[in-house]
Amino acid sequence: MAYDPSAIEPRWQRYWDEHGTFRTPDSSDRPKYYVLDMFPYPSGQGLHVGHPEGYTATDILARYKRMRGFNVLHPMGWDAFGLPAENYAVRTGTHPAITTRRNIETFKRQLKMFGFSYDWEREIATTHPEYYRWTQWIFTLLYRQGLAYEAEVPVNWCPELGTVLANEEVTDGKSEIGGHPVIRKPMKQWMLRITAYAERLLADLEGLDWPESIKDLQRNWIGRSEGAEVDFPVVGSGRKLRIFTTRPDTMFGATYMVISPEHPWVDELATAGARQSVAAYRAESAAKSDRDRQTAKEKTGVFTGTYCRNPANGQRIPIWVADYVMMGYGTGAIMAVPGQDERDWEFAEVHGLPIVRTVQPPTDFTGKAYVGDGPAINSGFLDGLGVAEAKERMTAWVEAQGVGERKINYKLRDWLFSRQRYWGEPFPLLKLADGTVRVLEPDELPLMLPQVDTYKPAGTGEGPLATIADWIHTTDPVTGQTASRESNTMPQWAGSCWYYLRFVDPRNRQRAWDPDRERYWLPVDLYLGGTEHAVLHLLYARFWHKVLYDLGLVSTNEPFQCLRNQGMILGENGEKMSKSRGNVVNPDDVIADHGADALRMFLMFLGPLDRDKPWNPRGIEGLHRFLDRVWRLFCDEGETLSARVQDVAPDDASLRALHRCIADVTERTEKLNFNTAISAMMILVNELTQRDARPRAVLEPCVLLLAPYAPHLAEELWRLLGHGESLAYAPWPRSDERYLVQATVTYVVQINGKVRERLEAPADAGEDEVRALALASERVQKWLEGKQVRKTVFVPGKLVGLVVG
RNA sequence: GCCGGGAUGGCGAAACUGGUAGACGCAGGGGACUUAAAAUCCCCCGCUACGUCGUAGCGUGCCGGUUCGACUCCGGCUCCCGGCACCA
Repeated sequence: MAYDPSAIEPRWQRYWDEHGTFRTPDSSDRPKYYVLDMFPYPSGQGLHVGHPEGYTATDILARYKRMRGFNVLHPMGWDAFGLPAENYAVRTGTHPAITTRRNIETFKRQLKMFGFSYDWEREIATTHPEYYRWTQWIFTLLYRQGLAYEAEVPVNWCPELGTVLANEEVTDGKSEIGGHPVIRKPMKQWMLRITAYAERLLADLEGLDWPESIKDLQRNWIGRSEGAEVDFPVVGSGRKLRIFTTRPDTMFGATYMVISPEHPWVDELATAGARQSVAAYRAESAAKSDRDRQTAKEKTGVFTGTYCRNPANGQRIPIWVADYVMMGYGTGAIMAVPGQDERDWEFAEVHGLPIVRTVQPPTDFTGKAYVGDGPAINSGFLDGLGVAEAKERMTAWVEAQGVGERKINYKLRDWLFSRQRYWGEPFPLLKLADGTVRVLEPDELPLMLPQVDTYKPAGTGEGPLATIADWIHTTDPVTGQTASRESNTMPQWAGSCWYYLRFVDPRNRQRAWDPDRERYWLPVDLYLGGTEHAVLHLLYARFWHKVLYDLGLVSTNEPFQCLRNQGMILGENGEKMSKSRGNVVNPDDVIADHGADALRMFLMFLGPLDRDKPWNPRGIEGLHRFLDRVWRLFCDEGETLSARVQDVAPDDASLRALHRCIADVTERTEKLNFNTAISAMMILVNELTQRDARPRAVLEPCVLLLAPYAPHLAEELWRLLGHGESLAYAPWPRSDERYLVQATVTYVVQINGKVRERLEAPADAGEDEVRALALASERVQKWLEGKQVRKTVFVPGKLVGLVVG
């Protein structure tokens, strides 16, 4: 009987389903382990081999942890709201719910073919009303906490398409679809006040077991900077222009001011003579996209005709308008210090403004603006102080004078939470006739998505929901007022912000989750996904989680204790897999040819989990061959076990190989070093293949080691060995120290650092003994001829080094 | 420009805290079995030179340093990938 995955695999998949093998109890004496994949968006393309890489990794860990005695929560669901289904609906008129259901079926069928040990009874979809009901509920919590508000903010408006686009849909100022121009247009939008949590989102990264690079991405995104806000009195008016600076120490060098073209005081500050040029400049920069502004070669700007007084030295300095200052950061106004700021220097050069150095550059400094450390100069009471000290002194002075205060700023902006879309969660609120907003009570949820005739945008910048008058306009049953609903829907991020919580209690109809279950399962012990979600998803989910924590609704401060990234599986040509590149590999085909077990193992064998790796069509054959070899260890021609598999005492060499393998596979699986765990198994199988005797005491642990990696084959072999039950909960083999220690070891002899000889020595030999052996070697003596040994280096079990001269 | 990550045979890769570079696999070569092929099993496989086993030299992107000894540590570069980008 030959190894036939196409027969074995569906049989075991059916077995697991029928026996509920992976159904997870919600309480248990066992320690818990929550291992979670970033759930997928079920696209119409189906899976390519890249998707299951991470899922295989988590599945190996889930299966391994079960065998180690953990109660494992390993669920899967669907992040199913989103644009592709909606765009498809616009083209074809098919309701996104239908497309979504169809895509989910395909994804699920494909995932099942891999034999992943998900508890499918916990499957959820963000688009299901019983799910988004609670997404809406969380929004009402945010609203009541004052963390959701409406504001006029610029959005990506595409006149040609008659719609607003998400940032992802805009490249180089053109729409992704059709390449039409996109402009910024202010519209009323719901915002979430994530900035209120900036400090905690930053500080709490410290305690997380995440890749340092991901933490860095989040730190940079949050962009904390310390400095001061200072008021500069406007000459000839009672007003004070407030600026933010991280370099208060350089204030004596502030030779002019700049305000952003969007600054509310632009009109007012422009004198009669300057009014026209200022207005023209403002119109000009409004027409520029963000991108144009950034790529401009030369810094532009115009003088307002008005002056400020520098509080540090009382000097009168001009106020300019320039678009290198952004309204969205700080106060939208700066003090320009060309001596210590490259941008200000550049601007000062172009517009002939004075430059004063207030930090002494080193003597060999040849550049323009000097941003490094050095003693303060031309700075009155700060002269001679280093940058840090001068900052501190100046900030204290500013506060003492009452002209400003210490201030911390963040790059992080509030989260634009509205989408002009159909296929998303409707906002659970009513805008009442009296101008107030009433968020819906839990028993009024879910606010269902209504049926629409067309999925096309309204053309006014509003989403398709705006066109359904009888849904938009309603009467509030509570207050009796006429009311209107929000025509925007929530972004796709919303549903993925809390799905890990719903998995602990996915069928609860009374509440979003049961507190006891949450306390039992949270936090997630291993969260695995791609780096593309390094910032947005992970930051948004952490934000919601902290709000829930503050409300006492979750018991942990952070949702994901341990995070790891999987790399990408690239096409054969080393490029990203995509339909347009024609290098997509379909797992259905690979499984048909080689089986799911071979594919799982190959995906893991390709290289380290977190690296990008190109697909190699020949490589899969190697893993198929390996599993074939495993099979032949157990079975030859017959329908049953080979006669060579016997209850005999194993020989020493087999036991050594086995225990070495147990130790290696265990350690490497724990560390997620799956590629080297697999090579450890290959070494064992190669060793056993060469032997005639197949002692059961060696083969059984061997099957268990393989089980997390190639579960179908392992189950089948386990059955052939006479076991009546699945091995999913069989105890993981333990390695025995006795078989790991060697009687003799190979020593290398280095002479002046170069390997000149290898020799066997007893494992417990001491330095003198090994050195004597080395010196006795003919080859070593040849290298020592006419020289003296000046020093000996001894590394137990490894090497003797002789330094001669 | 700034912040990450990477570079090791023909290819994917391994090497725990400085101590045998290339485990394991792919591709390639040779042999056994076979009428033959496939499959399987065994052996070889970094480069160069002399060459029979072998011996020596070189070799982990580049240049330099520390060390008896460096893929590993330090300084300076090059190229590739990802992220951010006039954030004051």
